Amino acid sequence: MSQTAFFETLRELASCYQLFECFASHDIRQFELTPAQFDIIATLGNTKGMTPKQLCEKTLITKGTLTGVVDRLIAKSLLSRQQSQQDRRSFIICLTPAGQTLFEQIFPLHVKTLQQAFANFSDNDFQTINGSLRKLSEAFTHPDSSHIKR
Amino acid sequence: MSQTAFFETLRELASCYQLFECFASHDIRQFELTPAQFDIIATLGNTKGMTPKQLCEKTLITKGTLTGVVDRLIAKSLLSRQQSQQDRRSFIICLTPAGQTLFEQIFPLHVKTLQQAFANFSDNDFQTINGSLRKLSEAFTHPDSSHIKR
DNA sequence: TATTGTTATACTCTATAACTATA
DNA sequence: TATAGTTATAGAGTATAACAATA
Repeated sequence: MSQTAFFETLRELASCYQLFECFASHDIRQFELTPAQFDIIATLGNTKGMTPKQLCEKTLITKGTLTGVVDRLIAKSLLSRQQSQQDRRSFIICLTPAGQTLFEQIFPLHVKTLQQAFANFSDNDFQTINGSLRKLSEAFTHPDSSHIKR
Repeated sequence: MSQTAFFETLRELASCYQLFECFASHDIRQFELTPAQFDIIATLGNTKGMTPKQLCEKTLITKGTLTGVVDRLIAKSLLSRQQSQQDRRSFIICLTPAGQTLFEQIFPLHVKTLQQAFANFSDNDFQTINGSLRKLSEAFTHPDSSHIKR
């Protein structure tokens, strides 16, 4: 391959992701949530709650940061924090009824926006794109780079 | 198409980008730069300097924020800020010799890391992936969504 | 009047480490 | 000893608006 063909690809990836963020943030901002906060709400939607540890793993927010993000959502009465019965060191974070209501408002809106955006994509398109993204992801998780910490 | 095929694609995109960020941040951190700071250094590399306005456009950092990021890089003696001759409201931000040296150190390292990651990609792979990313980017810049501000 | 860039403010996220309580 | 989570701290990015200087 040409030695630096990946530059173009990386530019496309960064650009694509930034476009997506801009696109998605429109819905999120309407509900006065930051991206990190939306991430938590969306992750907790349709679940019975999770521990902070599980939330950290799903969202890639580090544990020290998570406490603050969750605190702000609790202050908005969107989440609750209950002590776990199984492990008394731990907690279960879950959506309050208000949080559930918000999730149910924001999520279908988000889906609708996305459905419009992808209206003329075929199943085949999605398959090709998913294949590309997985191939690209592999490059960043190649054994040679496994020493890199997250 | 199935109504929510895009979920999988969006998950892949987000995951791919996060993997890339983790992967790339390893090089960046070694030089005590934040992602935003690296973005500025890399953008200014191989140029004769830019105005803050141009930097904002290239990096998607908003103007109020840019001043702070540039200030911190000037404090590290990596950038300089000179008044523009053409437009006396404006400035030219460019790499200092130290900034240039850093760019020349960090950039080839970064390239080398990436070359290893993409070692077994063919030109054909890149073409397919670029096509996928462009197609995906289109969805986020579709006329229907052009009201969305950046 | 519009544009360029800075300044000011308040908030949020990030990284890191120390700490408490429990396992 | 190890793990789960919080707390503390310092730094950095974000959004927004007001502002001065220049076009």
